Amino acid sequence: MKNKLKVLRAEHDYTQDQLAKAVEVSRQTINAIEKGKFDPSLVLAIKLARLFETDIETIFIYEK
Amino acid sequence: MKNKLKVLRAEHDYTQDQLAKAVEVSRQTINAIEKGKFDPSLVLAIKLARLFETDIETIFIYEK
DNA sequence: AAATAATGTAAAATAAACTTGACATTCTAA
DNA sequence: TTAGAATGTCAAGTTTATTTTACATTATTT
Repeated sequence: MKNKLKVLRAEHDYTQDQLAKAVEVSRQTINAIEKGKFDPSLVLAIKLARLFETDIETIFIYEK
Repeated sequence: MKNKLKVLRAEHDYTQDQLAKAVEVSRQTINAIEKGKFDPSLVLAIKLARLFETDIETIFIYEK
């Protein structure tokens, strides 16, 4: 699964740490997701989508 | 987190087993999600949304 | 150039998602 | 009214998401 987190974070001028706090996870979790080490939970994906005012599938791109 | 899986499944006339196979998880996983025992992974949520031709947050309702 | 901020990464631990197998209950049809 | 189908549930095990701690590297300021 690919994602646009890093870009969205840049657009909104957040550091990984700020974003982590905004969605209540650790900075390492944000980093790992950006780096594609794992996918977020559904709850985290929803929080991120709401924060960036977009929908989940705009941020997280899953193909087949 | 609440969800409308059971209703969507009824509308589309799927058994839990058929739905499980369609999204490639076990029947128990579908049952557990319907019963609110845990939330699906992001990938599973995406598969379900695509199958039912709707978006994730229409199926899975997270508040707060 | 030195200090500080931001990012990358890793190990160990915990929690949550998911599997398989098995059995019990409920619903539906013959 | 019994058989088969669908659903509910449980235990034990595996995998994946996430945490904490800690340190190394890369950017950005001063």
